[in-house]
Amino acid sequence: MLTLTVKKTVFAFSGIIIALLALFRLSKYSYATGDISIEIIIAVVALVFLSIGIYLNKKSLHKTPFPSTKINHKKVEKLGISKREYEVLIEVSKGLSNKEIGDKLFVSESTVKTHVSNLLLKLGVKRRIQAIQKAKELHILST
Amino acid sequence: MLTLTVKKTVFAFSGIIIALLALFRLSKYSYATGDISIEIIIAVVALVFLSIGIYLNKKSLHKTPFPSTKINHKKVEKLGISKREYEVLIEVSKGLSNKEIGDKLFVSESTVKTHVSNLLLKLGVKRRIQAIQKAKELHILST
DNA sequence: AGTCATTTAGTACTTTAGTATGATTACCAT
DNA sequence: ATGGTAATCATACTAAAGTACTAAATGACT
Repeated sequence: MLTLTVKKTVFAFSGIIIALLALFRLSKYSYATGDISIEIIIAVVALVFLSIGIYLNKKSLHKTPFPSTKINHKKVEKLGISKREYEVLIEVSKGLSNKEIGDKLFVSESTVKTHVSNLLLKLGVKRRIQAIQKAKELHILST
Repeated sequence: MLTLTVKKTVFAFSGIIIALLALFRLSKYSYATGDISIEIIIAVVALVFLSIGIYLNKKSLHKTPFPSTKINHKKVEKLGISKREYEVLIEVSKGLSNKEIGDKLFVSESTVKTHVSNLLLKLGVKRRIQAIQKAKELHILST
């Protein structure tokens, strides 16, 4: 995956170098014959490489879908969600059962239930699935 | 929001024009004095505008997070998920209870349970939250 | 020292989810 | 017409999930 990206980058840069050389040739010829002014040549170069830049970036961003939304920790506080409750919320969002979360966080299932129940209350929802959705809407969980 | 984007675009283009003019001046002066060759000037222009292109595109893509993923209906068939089961899956992903889904689709809760149970089997998961996650991974549900 | 929030955990209970199985209807395809 | 699949629903059960308390230990803050 990473090697593929490297290969594509190499390929893209090769293309850039070739385009650059072609423009050199064109500019030399045009300037010698006096057909095209130097300003126009530079403008063309500028536009072409502007396009190449946009194209390259679009490709790279499509390959690596960047982190959609940043987690808003302030909103967590504002909702009165404690540190431990937030940890539980993250495990809930992974699809784990209360028992599994308890094992993972080294507490009893009973404790997890308490945390989840508090979370549902603070997020104003009835079920854990809705809690996940609400948390994502509020940007306190990554989508 | 949209007006802000327009303003930024206008601002960016103004910057481009100014940069272009500056490079014109530089090129004329340098060429006249014979300090810098025409190839280097063009190379600098190319690099600068390549950077501008990448920068501009990064900004614009951050503003408009593109359509995530298209739904793969073929994969639904391949998993043996029926039309009705798929409808139920969609409602499950909205965070509805079996009872609520039943009311929405005009069937009994019992029927919904049957569908959900079959879905869990076909998706190879144990809980409905995991079914949602799996379905999103398989691109049979929009993220 | 006393107050407050957090974390932990329990009991007891209700609700929702999920499994297993069987049965009916309907449609469609050979 | 008979076989296959999809959709419907029911019963009966087990397993999670969620609620409503109570309560104890901890640490921070004043």
